[in-house]
Amino acid sequence: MYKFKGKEYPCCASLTMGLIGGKWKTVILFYLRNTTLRYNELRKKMPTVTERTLSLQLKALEEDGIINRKVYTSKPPLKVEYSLTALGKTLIPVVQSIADWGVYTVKENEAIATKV
Amino acid sequence: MYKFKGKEYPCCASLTMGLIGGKWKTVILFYLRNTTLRYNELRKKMPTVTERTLSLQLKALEEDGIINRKVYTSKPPLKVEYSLTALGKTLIPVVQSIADWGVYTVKENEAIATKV
DNA sequence: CGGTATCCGAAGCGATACTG
DNA sequence: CAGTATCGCTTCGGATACCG
Repeated sequence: MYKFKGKEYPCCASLTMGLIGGKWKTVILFYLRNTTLRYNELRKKMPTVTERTLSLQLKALEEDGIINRKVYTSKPPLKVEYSLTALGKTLIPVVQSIADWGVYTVKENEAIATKV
Repeated sequence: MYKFKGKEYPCCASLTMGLIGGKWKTVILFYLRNTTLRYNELRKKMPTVTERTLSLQLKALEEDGIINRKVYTSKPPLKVEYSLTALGKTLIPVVQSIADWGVYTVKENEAIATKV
């Protein structure tokens, strides 16, 4: 049994998945893996996510200590930047491995997988 | 846009997560990564999953071509073994990376994470 | 032994409209 | 610009009982 921030997981793998699982978290981390991005920059890179969902996932990642949220202005228009924390940076090899497998699989199995 | 078995994913990372995401799939793959296991052997390694959920997750992994299901008997008591397919074996580094991060994080952050 | 059937609550996720 | 509010659908996963 593993514990992280009060939550319990039955296996070392499920601990990781508890933090980066779900439909969008790895995508966010993939785009933040080597840069800092503003909210709207992330949205443009992920055109099919809704504002609400992106907002919720960013908040969850922030609460788990994986990303930083930095606000630069006090009045609208706001400027908010997201980046990886030190803990988040340790996830880069994991996210890269996940992304690489997607690319690899599409290349090796063109009969069942394609890049559109 | 990426396609795999008819499903569409907006990013190479989400393709992978579509196949191994969810609460239990990576745990199953973790235990199958270097061996073949029977249904009940998996259950014993994952005591907190219900029969129904384990069964559904195994079926989903089988349909995606990640694991093999081999039946050895025709009458009860049945003997069924699960193992990785060739495609499933290509996921081993990914699963290992996910599992390793869980172990690493528990070791490096004992204040917020522990192995019970 | 290796599952299914049924039922159910919780969570995930989306669409749209609105706001400081 | 960077979000929230509201609403509702859909999926996930759990509990229990039953079956070939």
